[in-house]
Amino acid sequence: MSNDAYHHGNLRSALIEAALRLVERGGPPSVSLRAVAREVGVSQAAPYAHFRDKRALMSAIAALGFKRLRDRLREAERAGCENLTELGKAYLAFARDNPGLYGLMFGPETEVDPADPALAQAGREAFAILARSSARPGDEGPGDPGPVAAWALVHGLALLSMSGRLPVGAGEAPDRVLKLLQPGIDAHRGEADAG
Amino acid sequence: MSNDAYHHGNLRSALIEAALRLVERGGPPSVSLRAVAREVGVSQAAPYAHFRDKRALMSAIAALGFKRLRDRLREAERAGCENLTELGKAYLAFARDNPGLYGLMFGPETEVDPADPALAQAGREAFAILARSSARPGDEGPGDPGPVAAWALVHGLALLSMSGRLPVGAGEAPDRVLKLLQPGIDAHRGEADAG
DNA sequence: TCAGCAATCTATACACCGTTAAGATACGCA
DNA sequence: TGCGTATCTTAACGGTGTATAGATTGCTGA
Repeated sequence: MSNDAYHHGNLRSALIEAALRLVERGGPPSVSLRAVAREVGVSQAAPYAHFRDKRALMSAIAALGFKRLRDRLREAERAGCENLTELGKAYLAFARDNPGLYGLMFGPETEVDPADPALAQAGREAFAILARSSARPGDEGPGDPGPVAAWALVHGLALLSMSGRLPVGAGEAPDRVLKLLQPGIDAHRGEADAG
Repeated sequence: MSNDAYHHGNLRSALIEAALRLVERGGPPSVSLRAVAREVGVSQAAPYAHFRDKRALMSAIAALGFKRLRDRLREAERAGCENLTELGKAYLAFARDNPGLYGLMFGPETEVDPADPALAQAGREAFAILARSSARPGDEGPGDPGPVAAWALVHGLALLSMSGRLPVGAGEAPDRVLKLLQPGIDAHRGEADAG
């Protein structure tokens, strides 16, 4: 094991960690491939031995973000959170605690490659947990509007509150907002037998 | 009036139009100050006589986008759309028809300055219309969760469907998703007298 | 009418970015 | 031990936002 100039040893994960650190403070626009390389103490072209693109690196840390979100939702589930209102609070807490990372996870295709397998898989897993809280039992199909509504509401709430575009004071009571979707979800689940 | 090299005559609006054209196809990342200047046939530093920043130009076209959204919602309102489900469809239609512009309107602070007066004002006006469809009568305060829920749902739905992160087929029936919020809104409005 | 001022626009330069190509280095396996 | 290959460095290209200095023009007031 040599920590000298050549053969860093674990550059790939070091780059991911550094990129995570940079995106944490300053958000996606503050993370440049050169800055990441500089942070690790390596030349500007070194990352290209481990990532085809800047997008590939960004997709990697976005996938990591989705895994963290999934774990957070799992914890909440294990702690007793079942309905959308409670799980949604956990979701919003994650977005509040990791605004830069969250912004990257749902960033445009120029920053992140939605077709990246690891990223897509991690995203699906996180979505699945949220979906359970609002899906019509027995209907797990993509046509079920419950999970989509839940995710859209929670995602929109996260983005709006993060960008400060919400009326003052509105961000302080997200549960009151989340609860407004609950009756619709409940009625929707009740249709299971009739439909 | 001379259209020769100097004194374009109406550079400011020409720049805005060109930037709008660029953001329309290709989205925010495809609009560079130099490309805009090139499109208008002017030097790369010319825009700085009319906009302090790139952000100032971006904020100007974002404000224009909010005005268009407001007009679209007003039209829908005049055409009889009253409840959230119907107005939400008009909102989603705007996002679908102007994906690049919509992405800029809610872009991060590095692309757009949320404190820009014209932008903030235009945003408020658009929000106000959507809010009417879900506000508790008499309670127009910022603490009313109805309008926030409506906007968040509709905004999240727009972003998720645009980024292709929605389960297949889910984007084809946005009204089914919007309708899930309706019972909560109705119950919420019913509380007006009791609360 | 004309001098001068302010607004507008050009030319140039700087630092940064993503990406590529060519070459140096070191590890792992024959 | 020698060689192939993965890894990393150096250098370069074209692109970006932005600052500065200077050229050009229209407007204003005498």
